[in-house]
Amino acid sequence: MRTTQYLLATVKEDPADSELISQKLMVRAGLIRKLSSGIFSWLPLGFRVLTKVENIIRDELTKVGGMEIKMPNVQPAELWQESGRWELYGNELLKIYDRAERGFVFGPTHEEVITDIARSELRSYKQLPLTLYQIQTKFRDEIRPRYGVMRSREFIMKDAYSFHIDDASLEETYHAMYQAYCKIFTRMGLDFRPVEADSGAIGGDTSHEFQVIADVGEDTLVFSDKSDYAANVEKASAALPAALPAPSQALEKVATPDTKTIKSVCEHLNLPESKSIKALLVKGQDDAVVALFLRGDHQLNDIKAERHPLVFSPLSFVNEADIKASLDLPAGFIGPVGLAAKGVPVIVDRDAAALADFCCGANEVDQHFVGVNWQRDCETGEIADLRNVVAGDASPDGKGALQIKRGIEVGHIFQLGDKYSKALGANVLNEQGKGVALKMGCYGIGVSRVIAAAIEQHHDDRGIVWPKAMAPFQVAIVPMNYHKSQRVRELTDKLYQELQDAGIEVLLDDRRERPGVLFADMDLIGIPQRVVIGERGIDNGVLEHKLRTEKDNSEVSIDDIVQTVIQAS
RNA sequence: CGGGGCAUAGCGCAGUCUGGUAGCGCGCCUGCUUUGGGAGCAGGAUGUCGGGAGUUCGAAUCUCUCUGCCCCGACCA
Repeated sequence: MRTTQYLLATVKEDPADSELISQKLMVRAGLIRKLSSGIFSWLPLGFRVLTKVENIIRDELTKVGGMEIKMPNVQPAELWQESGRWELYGNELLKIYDRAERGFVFGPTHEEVITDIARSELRSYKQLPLTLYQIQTKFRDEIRPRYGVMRSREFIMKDAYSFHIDDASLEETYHAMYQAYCKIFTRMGLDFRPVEADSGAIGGDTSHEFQVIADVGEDTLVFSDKSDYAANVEKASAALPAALPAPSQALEKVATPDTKTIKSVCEHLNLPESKSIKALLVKGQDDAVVALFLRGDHQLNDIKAERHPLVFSPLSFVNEADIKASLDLPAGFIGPVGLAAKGVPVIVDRDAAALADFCCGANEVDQHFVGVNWQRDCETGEIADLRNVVAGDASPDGKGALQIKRGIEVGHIFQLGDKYSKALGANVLNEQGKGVALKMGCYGIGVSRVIAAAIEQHHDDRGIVWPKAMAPFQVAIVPMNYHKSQRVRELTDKLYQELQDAGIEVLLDDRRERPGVLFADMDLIGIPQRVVIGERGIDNGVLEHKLRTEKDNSEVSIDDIVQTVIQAS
């Protein structure tokens, strides 16, 4: 491709409405343009990258038996009513109506449609297992789209679905898919980690996320420094705390005026926050109020709390006025001593339950207890894991300490079980001739997001530095004085042809611009290799070959250049 | 959805407080010069100042209203 015939839509200045480096670079390099909030066009250069990513995915999924299909974007409301998600999915679901006022959705995901296909096409266990996938535009009406294509409303996703007669088969495919995902992201040249994940709204039991490690990532990841343990912080647990020590102090009530926060209480009492207990009052089942107790220095994990049977989901905190009105408890001074007598269910975090001689609110204004001990001074109630792990916690597998990093979720795989097949009645006959609900797995990759994630990991101050497998072109030819020098022009055209004949994707920058302009643009769009052709080199029988990842170039003889480029591709 | 900000040429911005004939840089077009890291000179084109309503002799500027976009919080590939 010649740049004079290509829409090379590079711009010098950062767009005003962008925040992230990847977002700025995608616009500046001419990969994308924003049409509306969270909605983007892909320009020729960006589309080439998109195609690269899609083809890597196709290749690896085909290897594990996936068959590509294409389901409709627009799906009838009836199907979503049948699964219950017409109501449950919420405002993220874009509902649209046709001329007859019939309801439809613009698909945010395709469990309903795929399950409909399964229930009408799959009859027998002999057809299983089966894996179908598609690469397609989705629409989720995000509350707040941001970060360019990283969190857009319209986005491109690969979604795969597998069908099984039993859990063992599901697990086998799940494992194969896990391996395929590792290969996909490795081929893309990404620094990624699979982590244990919460399965969230999509449902199911076992679930892993594939996270690209990046400081701008929206997810918090937890790793052991000595083992393979890795999990999303939503899911991560620390090792069990040590056994409860015996009490060594007597219970004592102390005045703590104007100390409604843990920080102020501990400063006032000269105690570390890790020796204090804080109370969080949340909505329970049947409008009850539930008290959660955590160590003062720990943070509540909302998802863990929501999962507790006593706690109402979604998690909602009880406000100060309601605490006062319904329970007559002073917010800021709530503690476990005597709370059970008031009929408030109590859930204590495992680490809070392992404290002896701690301090806590006395359920009276401006009063705290010190030297408090469970059992002796108050009931423990239920004990559960309620907190976010913190760096330095012991790994749950007993090997090493946990460390924390940020990640961008580019893939997520789930064992759904029979959630959708039961809801939609997708059954097959087993070997005994009995109808059983299909077991399903589902597997997503954010195709557009993975491109932004790759740029976050691979850029420098001059622009994008594409991993080879994602690059829109493998090599850029940059001739000096192409329009003036006959010798340069002839050699350039010859090399351009030879490289293309060798199957290399070449971008020839034949614009009538000064060299600085050409260099700057080729660096910005991040082509992995650059060949510079100039009079000086020709005199010496050499050309310049430079890798985008390297600072310096090397001289290669004209005869060897095609081979050099092929080897570096 | 709550809180905050912005909207002026293709892009990035000044001008708005204090009303008086629309500006700068980059980009774009023409010509000449230049040609190994975003060139120089000369000439040129491009604006419903986001939309609507109002105040005023006069509105980019003041008032009201609508819309769009961005940022901070709860969701997800």
